[in-house]
Amino acid sequence: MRYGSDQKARTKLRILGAAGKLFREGGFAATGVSSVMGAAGLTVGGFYAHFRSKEGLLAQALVHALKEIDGVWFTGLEDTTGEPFIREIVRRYASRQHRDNVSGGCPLPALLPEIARADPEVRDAFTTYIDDFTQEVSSRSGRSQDEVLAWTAMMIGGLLLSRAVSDPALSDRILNACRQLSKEAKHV
Amino acid sequence: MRYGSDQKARTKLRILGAAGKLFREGGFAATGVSSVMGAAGLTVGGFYAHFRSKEGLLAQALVHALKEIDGVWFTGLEDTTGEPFIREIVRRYASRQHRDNVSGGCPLPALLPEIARADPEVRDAFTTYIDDFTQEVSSRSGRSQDEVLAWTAMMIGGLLLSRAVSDPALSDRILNACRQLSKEAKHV
DNA sequence: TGTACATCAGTGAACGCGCGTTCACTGATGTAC
DNA sequence: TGTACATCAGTGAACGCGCGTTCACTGATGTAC
Repeated sequence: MRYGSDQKARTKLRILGAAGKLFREGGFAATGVSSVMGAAGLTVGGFYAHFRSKEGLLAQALVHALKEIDGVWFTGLEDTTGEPFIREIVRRYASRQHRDNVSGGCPLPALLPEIARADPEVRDAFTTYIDDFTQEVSSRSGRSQDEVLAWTAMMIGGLLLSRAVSDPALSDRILNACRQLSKEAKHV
Repeated sequence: MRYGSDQKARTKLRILGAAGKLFREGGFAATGVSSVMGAAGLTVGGFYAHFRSKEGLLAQALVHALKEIDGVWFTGLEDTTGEPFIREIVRRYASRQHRDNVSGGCPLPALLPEIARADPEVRDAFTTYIDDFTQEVSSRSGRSQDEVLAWTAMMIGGLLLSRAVSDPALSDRILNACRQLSKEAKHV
């Protein structure tokens, strides 16, 4: 089974996609390697031809998912800057659609505690992403990097709270409150 | 081994304390029942005399940890209200000491994604806590419940980010940014 | 063009291990008389 | 006060199971001549 030059790369992307979804849905620790391979249409034995270990998969699946989701946040905003830019990002992030789309949403609300416990490979990848994201949003919105960091924290925390709460009304209310505060406090 | 009336209750508290610490440190899914019992100085077989299941333990350990940590936030602030009150809560929560004290800190940054995936027993307990906390802080600080929810989201998200990031300077910066924003934006 | 060989992505069974849960048992304590 | 009995919190071995990882193998493809 020796493929054309990029067949293996495409298989790996399928594994990364499946892992990203399953890790977000069920958490990293609770998701088995064989579930991931099964979801990618493969058997478990082939896993180690692509990844050093389960934790190595986490690092790469995280990067993959973050790249994918960045597209979602920034799509259609190529020519938008300043206040409207940040307003739209917040509207997309702290939304009911995003809350209800765990497996296709931002991997951070689903995985941050496990990232915090993971080894340097994973944490470094995440740190690089946060750095890049902060710089990008700061320069395009005109807000300071510190402000972007703090609002990002609110978005992630708000999504987490809204997902964990069992009362749908309170869940909506949390998202609204986050959107609202970031609007009202825009001229700090 | 039949004890005085409250010996069993004290043993249970020991299990809850151990579970709270270990779950925060290692996550719920990655922490075994026998580790918890071992940390409480017991053997695994006795577990089911106290809890219906591992998930039942999560519900009770979460409630236990939240009650304990509430004491920390509010201690010494019995006569403080308004802006100084919320300022002090934020100072305590978004602090380096709290960030570095995972096993003794707020269980939410460590466990929220797993709470979100847990069954209703766990999520209901969490929801009740958030309701109570929001009302308490709102009435004592004079800020609206919506504002309290949004700032709470920022605190939790900020602590999570600061723990996950592998660059210590960036980690401190995130905490600073959260404290700063909640200060500057106080009159919304 | 046709054939023999080398490659290697993916298979599937197996490895030791720790998981959550069950259960027959122990032995310290409280109660009855 | 002393003795026989009942209780039940906690023990420790065992249950079936799925985990992460390894490995001998397969068979489709590319290369050499």
